[in-house]
Amino acid sequence: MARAATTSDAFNAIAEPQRRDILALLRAGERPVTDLAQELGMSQPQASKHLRVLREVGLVQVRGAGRQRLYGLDARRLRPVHEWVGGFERFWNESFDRLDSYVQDLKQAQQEE
Amino acid sequence: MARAATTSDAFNAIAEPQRRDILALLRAGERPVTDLAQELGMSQPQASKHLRVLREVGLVQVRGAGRQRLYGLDARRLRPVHEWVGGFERFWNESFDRLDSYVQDLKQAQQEE
DNA sequence: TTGACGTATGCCGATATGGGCATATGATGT
DNA sequence: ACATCATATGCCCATATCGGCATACGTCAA
Repeated sequence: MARAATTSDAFNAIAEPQRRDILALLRAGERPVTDLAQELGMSQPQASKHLRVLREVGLVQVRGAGRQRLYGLDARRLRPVHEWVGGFERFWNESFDRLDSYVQDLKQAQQEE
Repeated sequence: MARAATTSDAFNAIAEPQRRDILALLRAGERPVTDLAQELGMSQPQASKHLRVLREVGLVQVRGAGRQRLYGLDARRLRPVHEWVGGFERFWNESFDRLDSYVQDLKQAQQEE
């Protein structure tokens, strides 16, 4: 069944590096498509496609301005992501000396074989 | 060129819901494959495959324990993810009244046409 | 209207994905 | 050596992905 549609949730949307770049750029403010494409070194169609995904998951809002379409950040859907990942915070802070030393032991054991 | 290999980074690894479930379960401690598979209602091969991905991106560590293989969480690679997403925090807190009201205006404008 | 600009879409190709299934591999106990 | 339990792999399928390219669409100016 292949991967869940990229368009389904924020986790999938930000799995793509170029889309992360777009979002990062948009923190500076709204931008037209061509602008983004150029700045990120991608073709205009590619930019449009990525923006479409971002729009569909609600990470971005569009606004028509003359012949241009200004895309703006809508980060609200990133909050659940942040919270989910944050649920692991204590695991990368606390108690990884244990894991680390365990991994070290493992490596040593392997070398000694 | 299709999507960047799922195996390439944590962002891709956690884009898959089942893998997120696995990681969440592992917060409770190490677990053998079959255990995880059963608890999450997936086949053993599927569990093994997801675990492989997680292992390859370094989100999980394995340890042989008799005939079993105990998988344990290694959340360190989630930290960069958390930080990247955290970079948008002010955008989902501050200044979204603006966006909200803007969106409202938009909808109204469309209805009135 | 016509043309120019900005953007979205459709189609194609190459590749990656996740799931099912059968089976190979590994370790254990007899 | 052998049967058994626990996992990992390989193969196949259906589908989704991203990229390139051509082109349709929408808006504005002359």
